[in-house]
Amino acid sequence: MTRETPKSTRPATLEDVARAAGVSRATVSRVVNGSSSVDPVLRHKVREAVSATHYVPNHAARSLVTRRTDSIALVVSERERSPVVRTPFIGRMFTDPHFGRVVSGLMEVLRPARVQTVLMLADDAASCGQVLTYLRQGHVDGVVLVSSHPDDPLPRMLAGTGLPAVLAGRPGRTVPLPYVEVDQRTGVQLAVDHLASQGRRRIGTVAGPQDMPAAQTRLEGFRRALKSTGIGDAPWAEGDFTRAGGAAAMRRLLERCPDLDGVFVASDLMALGAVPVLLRAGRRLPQDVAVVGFDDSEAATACDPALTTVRQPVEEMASEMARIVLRQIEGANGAPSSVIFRPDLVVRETA
Amino acid sequence: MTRETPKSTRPATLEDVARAAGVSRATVSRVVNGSSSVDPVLRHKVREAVSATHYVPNHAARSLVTRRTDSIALVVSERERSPVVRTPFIGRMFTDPHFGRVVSGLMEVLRPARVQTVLMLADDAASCGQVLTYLRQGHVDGVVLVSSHPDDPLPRMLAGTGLPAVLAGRPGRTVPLPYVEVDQRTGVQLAVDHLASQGRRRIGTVAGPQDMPAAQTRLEGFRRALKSTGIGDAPWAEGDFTRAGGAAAMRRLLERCPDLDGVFVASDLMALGAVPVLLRAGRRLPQDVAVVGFDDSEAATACDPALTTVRQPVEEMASEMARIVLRQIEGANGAPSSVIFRPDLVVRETA
DNA sequence: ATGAAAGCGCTAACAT
DNA sequence: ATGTTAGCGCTTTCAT
Repeated sequence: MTRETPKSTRPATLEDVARAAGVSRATVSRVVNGSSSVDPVLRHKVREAVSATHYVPNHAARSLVTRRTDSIALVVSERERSPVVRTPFIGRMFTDPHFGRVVSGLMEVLRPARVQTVLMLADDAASCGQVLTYLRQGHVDGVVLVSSHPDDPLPRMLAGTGLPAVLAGRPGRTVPLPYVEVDQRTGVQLAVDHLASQGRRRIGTVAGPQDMPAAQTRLEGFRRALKSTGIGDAPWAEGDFTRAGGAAAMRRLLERCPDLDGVFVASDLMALGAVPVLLRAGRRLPQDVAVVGFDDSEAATACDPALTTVRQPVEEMASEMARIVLRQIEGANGAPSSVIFRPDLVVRETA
Repeated sequence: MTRETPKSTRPATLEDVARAAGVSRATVSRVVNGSSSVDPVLRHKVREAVSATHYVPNHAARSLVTRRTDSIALVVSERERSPVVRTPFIGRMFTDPHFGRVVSGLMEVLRPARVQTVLMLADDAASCGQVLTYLRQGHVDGVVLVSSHPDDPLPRMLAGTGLPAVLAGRPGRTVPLPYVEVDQRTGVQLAVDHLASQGRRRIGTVAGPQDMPAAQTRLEGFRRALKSTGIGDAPWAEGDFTRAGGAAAMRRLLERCPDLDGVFVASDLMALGAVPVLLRAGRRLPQDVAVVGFDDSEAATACDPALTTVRQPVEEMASEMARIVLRQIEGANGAPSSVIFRPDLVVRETA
């Protein structure tokens, strides 16, 4: 029986392989790292020694000298939770399907590049500091930051580390970091144009929380689009990007403008709350009131009737973020530039 | 102006701090790592030198000698995607809110322990190998494996690495690894008892895909529970744990048993598809047909009427998984044991 | 093409 | 209590 019992408790090192192959550590290293200049015969010997010893390169040792970790951090930054009403569990972002789409798009690019993803959460000053320390310790080669609040200090601090980085969405304050975003204004225009082209004249909007840049831009874009269509009045109510918030805002808006015949809801999730409010108020969709959402998330198809909405290519955007950091890590020349994606209108049943 | 310009391009090392503080590297190391035996005066000096030099310990160097990385891997293992119909983007698991809840529960425990999470996906033989290599390279101290298919080779291979690890759910085949799960049988019993206590006698089930352990156990538990209630016939239809699949299965079940007065749907998401089918078939809920789901996910409250369901404490279970790996990493004695959680019945409107 | 040797930055014996 | 020193496992000049 030629069973090679690799019972050595200690994992094999380069040294072990070198001894087994009768060569120097340097040669083994060259073979392992695919360096060109190695005699085919030796290369073969080394390969055999590697599998015989079950050699696996030690990450820490390699990283110590190469100064590369082959991993990036995905930092999720949320507004500090209320110190009094500490809800157990982190919820929000992670359970948001949108987040899953971001992860998905990121991985799509990162995986082929053999770059791993470290998931980090910053939701208060303490964890913010922890994250920064972690990043500075050289755990990762780059950072993708998803920040959901506009007054977040993290983007700026991140820029301070000098690490390759990219932001999801335009930051609240100007920061010397590239970002990836959808063209909000055009998206809203698409929605309003569609509504107007159907002859809708009393168009309102359920806006997002006005302390978030994206929500601000969408409301502003809505007003501008209405004006360009020759409609002056732009009634609106503010929601909080949740379903319940969308329902509440819709109720207020409807009360204020019972003659509404079109609504732009700034997120599909809010639309999911808004639509039943309209139905219960006796409005037929889309005959009496037409509704257009934003995102083209799962909520859009979950909605009944199915939601007409502005599509945001979330996965593609995330993939682009990955490419941007990767490029910086590879040492691209010049300041990395932001990328703006073009939205589409997806027509379903509500408009 | 006393602006200390830390323009040094090279990050400070222990050596630098030692020199600045006029002590040895060892002393600095002791202070940084909170070792007790350091003179308060020196400690203070060192602290000052640390902040003056902006010193941050290098992770790779530390990890190389301590053999600890202070991070664990969260490995998500999905069934191989069809090689012909390669859908772009990873979808499934990451966009499943359930996954978010797992991450949330994990982080809740990991974060205070200052342990980071590396997110990895294994969805084919190649990525499976990549993941294993990564783990063996010593990138992480432990592993949490979420595997969604029963014939997954990963659990066993993972056990082979000797790394501290824990599984989400009982594995398809026996594996020497601890796992965390909800008591499926009791959960189903809860559901059936509730249905029976309302006088329902024609009870069917929309089961999950029968190649998944959890789905099998639920169907088996359903049959057993019915029998113990004195009901012999247990009509069922198989869904695939998706909404559409739940709807389709419900249609088939209803066709087969038009006199159904109670349904146990093996997941809330499937129930979300099943409920409209019943409503459209003219059944009033819960008067004509009572429905009980499983999970207590968001889908349960999104459902209209709100879904009565069996609660699975996903976050708590994930937290427990984190504790199990952490304990193993700390070098707990004896084989780590699995933990079974007790489910609850959450009564809402459908039953 | 190959090997020898010098570190990468840190911790942990060991010595004082 | 503090310093000295020997590695941890790897890559990478620099000779040969």
